[in-house]
Amino acid sequence: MEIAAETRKRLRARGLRITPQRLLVLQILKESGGHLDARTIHARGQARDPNLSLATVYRTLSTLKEMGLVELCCLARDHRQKYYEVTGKEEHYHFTCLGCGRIIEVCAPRVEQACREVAEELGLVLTRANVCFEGYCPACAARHDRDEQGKPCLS
Amino acid sequence: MEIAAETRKRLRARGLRITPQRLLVLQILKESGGHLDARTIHARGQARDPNLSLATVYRTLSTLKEMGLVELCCLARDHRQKYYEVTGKEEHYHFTCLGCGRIIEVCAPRVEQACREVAEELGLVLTRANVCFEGYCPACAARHDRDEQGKPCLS
DNA sequence: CTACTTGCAAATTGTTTGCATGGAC
DNA sequence: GTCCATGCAAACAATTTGCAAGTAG
Repeated sequence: MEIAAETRKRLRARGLRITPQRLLVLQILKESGGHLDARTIHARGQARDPNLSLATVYRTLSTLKEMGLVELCCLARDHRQKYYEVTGKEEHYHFTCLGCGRIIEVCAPRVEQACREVAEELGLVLTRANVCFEGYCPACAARHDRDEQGKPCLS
Repeated sequence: MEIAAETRKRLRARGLRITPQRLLVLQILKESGGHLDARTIHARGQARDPNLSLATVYRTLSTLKEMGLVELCCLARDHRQKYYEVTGKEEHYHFTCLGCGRIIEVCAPRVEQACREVAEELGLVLTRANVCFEGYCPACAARHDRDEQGKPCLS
């Protein structure tokens, strides 16, 4: 796969170099569904470049974030580590299933709109509104219901 | 000031003891506007009990959280450390001013409602939706505007 | 060649834990 | 007196940084 010329241009514009490590981190983020933490990126990266160091992953993520190529995403549960995803997707939020841990992306223009309105009414200049949803996905909710009815799964 | 009998009851109900340290941490959280991190609570606590240890603050916060007496609040910027506030306030979110760092509490039933609707449409059982607002408070926005117009403050 | 980058290891920061002593009930 | 709690220090986990060696342009 090819790295967008756009990316190269942006890097060069800041006097930054196009290194294999930077391309690798970016590619991993693009290929994945997103929501990767540094440790995971490092692990996947090492599959292709065994010398890739964790420090470089951190430095690269920081660089890419400053350039606006990747951004932090905030998941409901884990506020201990940072998760990243590439920018450019449609604005969305994240729903974390407390049952299976799955992350579901949620588009909610209505929520977005409500946030903007509320901020404006208060005279606040809104730069960003992040919403973290937490709960149970359809599958886990169904399982939970069965259990509630006194018919626990045999597993 | 008096610690609610309710609190004592809840602690006792779990076989937990009512120690001066626990009461102190809880009182500090109640007196403050909220959004305190462990370090700050520890610092304030030491003013009244110089022997109060940071470890105890952490353990106490964890205990109080399990009991539902305090809860984490998520602020837009700092996902590195945890901030706490007492439970029981009306549901609200937090707006962090990027200019002065001030935290403003925002009640937004409309946002809440929109979150619930979106979740329901997707078949998700919503346990919690946390919204973090980030931007500029009226004062900082005004200052920013002045600067934009080429009239920077002399200060 | 020059200066930005990397890898490695050590340093930081926020939080947790093991253990012996102390204290609530 | 019995256990739960505390204080202290060491342990942890995520992230950052100093520095000498490596490399993109």
